[in-house]
Amino acid sequence: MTSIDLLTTHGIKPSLQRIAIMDWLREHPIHPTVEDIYAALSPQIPTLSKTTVYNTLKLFAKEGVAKSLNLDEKLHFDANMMPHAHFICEKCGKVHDIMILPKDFYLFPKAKGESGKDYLDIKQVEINYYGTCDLCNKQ
Amino acid sequence: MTSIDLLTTHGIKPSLQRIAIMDWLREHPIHPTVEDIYAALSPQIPTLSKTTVYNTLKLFAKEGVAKSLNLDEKLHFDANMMPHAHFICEKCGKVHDIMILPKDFYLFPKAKGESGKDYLDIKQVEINYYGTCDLCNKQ
DNA sequence: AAACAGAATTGTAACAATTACAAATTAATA
DNA sequence: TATTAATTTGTAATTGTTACAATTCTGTTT
Repeated sequence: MTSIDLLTTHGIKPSLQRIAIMDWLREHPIHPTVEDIYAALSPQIPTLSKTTVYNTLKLFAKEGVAKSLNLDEKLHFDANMMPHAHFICEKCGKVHDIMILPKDFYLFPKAKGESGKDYLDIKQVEINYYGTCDLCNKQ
Repeated sequence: MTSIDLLTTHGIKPSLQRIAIMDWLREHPIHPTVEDIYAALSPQIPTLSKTTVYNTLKLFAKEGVAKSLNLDEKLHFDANMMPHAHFICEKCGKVHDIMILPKDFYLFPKAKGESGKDYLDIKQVEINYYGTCDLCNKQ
């Protein structure tokens, strides 16, 4: 599916900037920061503003075409909307995707708070593993 | 166990400030931010510096007596070191503890990356549920 | 008790990420 | 074409965090 279609079907008007950001995000599933995206696209779109990148990604997250991740005190973005976890290497900072079976991922039934009541409308699950990646381990 | 003992057994010299911060953190398991802790303690310890709060909590995290959580673009802290997940209410911002069975929490064996290789030394797991809490739902 | 060394704390300044906002540009509509 | 609405832009303000030097505190030695 093209990024234009993806945006359109989610009610997002596909402007030049929005298409470029979504394209790049899908072609680079490396969980980039706003800085990464801005640095990558600003040569091609010289007028691009960082505010636009922020606005666009916030819009994407709201409309459910991207997810924002709170890692290492920065926002990272991910266009992969399939349920999956993340592994963050504490040495190099890279974020890797981790496959998790949906049944394991959605452990909703056990989600009871201290009051003993369920929190019924869980909308998102975030699973992060922290450690050192293979590459950093070998060094 | 007193906070003094807790700190001492983890090799942390129990200064006035450190004891006060650990005490408050344990008495207020609300996943406070640095700001919260500083605001709560600075009346009692008027000379308290925000830098001390940052230093202390970083030390606590390093020595394993507290955990730092990356939520809503701020650092939150938790002295509860038992494995548990968090539920973050997107309306009121409160963070609730969620009990999860250790066997469900530590899904390590399935942690394979896109290269197909295991990331062997996972040191921490973070599970966050996002949604709306009971109280906010009723309003 | 005085002098000293090391650790902890403090306050300020720097830094980085994000947001607010008004102006300018672009797109859509009449 | 004129008008309105939506989007983008650039700058400034804000917020959370860190760096760092100066000060204070603690414990030890004389």
